[in-house]
Amino acid sequence: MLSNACQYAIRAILYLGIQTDENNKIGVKQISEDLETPQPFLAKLLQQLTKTNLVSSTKGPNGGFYLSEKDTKNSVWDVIKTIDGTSKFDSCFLGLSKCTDETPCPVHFIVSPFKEKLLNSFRDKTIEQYVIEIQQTGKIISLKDFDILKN
Amino acid sequence: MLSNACQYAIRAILYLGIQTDENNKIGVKQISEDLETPQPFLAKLLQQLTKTNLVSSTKGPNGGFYLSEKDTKNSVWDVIKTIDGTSKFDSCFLGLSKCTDETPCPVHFIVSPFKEKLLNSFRDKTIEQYVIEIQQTGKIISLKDFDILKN
DNA sequence: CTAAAAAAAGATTTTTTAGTCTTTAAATAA
DNA sequence: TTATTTAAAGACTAAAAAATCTTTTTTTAG
Ligand code: FES
Ligand code: FES
Repeated sequence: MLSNACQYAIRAILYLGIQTDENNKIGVKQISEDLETPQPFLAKLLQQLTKTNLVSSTKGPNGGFYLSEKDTKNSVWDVIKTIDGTSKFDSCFLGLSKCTDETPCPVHFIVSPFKEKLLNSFRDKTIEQYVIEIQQTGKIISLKDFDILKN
Repeated sequence: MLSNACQYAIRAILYLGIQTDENNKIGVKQISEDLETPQPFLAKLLQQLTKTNLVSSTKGPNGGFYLSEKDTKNSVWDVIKTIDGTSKFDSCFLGLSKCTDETPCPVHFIVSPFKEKLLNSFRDKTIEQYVIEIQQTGKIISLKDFDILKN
């Protein structure tokens, strides 16, 4: 459904929400190890997210990536928009040119409510809220049994 | 969500359900024109669907592709399984290795119910049922305003 | 029996997505 | 001030998906 790039990006931003703030930055090397994503590829993605102000970064010793207070107010939807664009959520499941209730394809009324609700969920919930939920319920963000609640 | 290949395949099988039977076969050229899909690519897909017994075909003059009575009893899910495989419906939205209620990623409980219900819809409805619904409600199967209820 | 029509098979090309590598710029600690 | 650390930038390569082209086989109408 989402591209690899977008999946990595979402996991990374949630990771940053959990692990970092202005005084606790983490380098791309560690992030990609913890999340088990290809390092240079993730670096590109983080650069992109930095350029669109979804994550923050500083260079040099003790530098790295982090989420500022403000950054945590963004949504997963913001990440999806930046990396994959909106098309997957507003285009027809069967690839037809228009996806509206007036020009429904044979699966439109099956698929459409899902897309709608999914989009709302991703748009209305902040990274901060996700982070709280992850910390309280111990949800998983990495491929291996990386316990998000360690340290 | 689905690959181009799979979208074309689903549209094609519904088209065949509407337009063809044992005595009314249609060649790939016409099908691809009506559905506005790349011709040789669609040909490949129809071959694949023929090999897995989801559509029928005969060679030679007046030959072409068609759905037999039996073929219409298959489901859209059968097509998806053949062309794209099941992974999109049973793997994690964030690309983690396991997608279960016991090992949920941060979006699992948002996404999972959708996938489940969507899968059921595609699995429990036959091509035949889709065709009836399309004919009754005039749903769209092509990019342009190809009126499925013509002829 | 032959020519034409159509699918089948499979090799090839193009485009997109994924991923890597190398160089440059900034920050900071010593 | 200088060496080191880290992100930024951009060129590059690899793999997968999408699409095309070419040849072969089957069918059947004449
Ligand atoms: S028209 Fe196909 S999903 Fe809406
Ligand atoms: S674990 Fe991620 S969607 Fe189920």
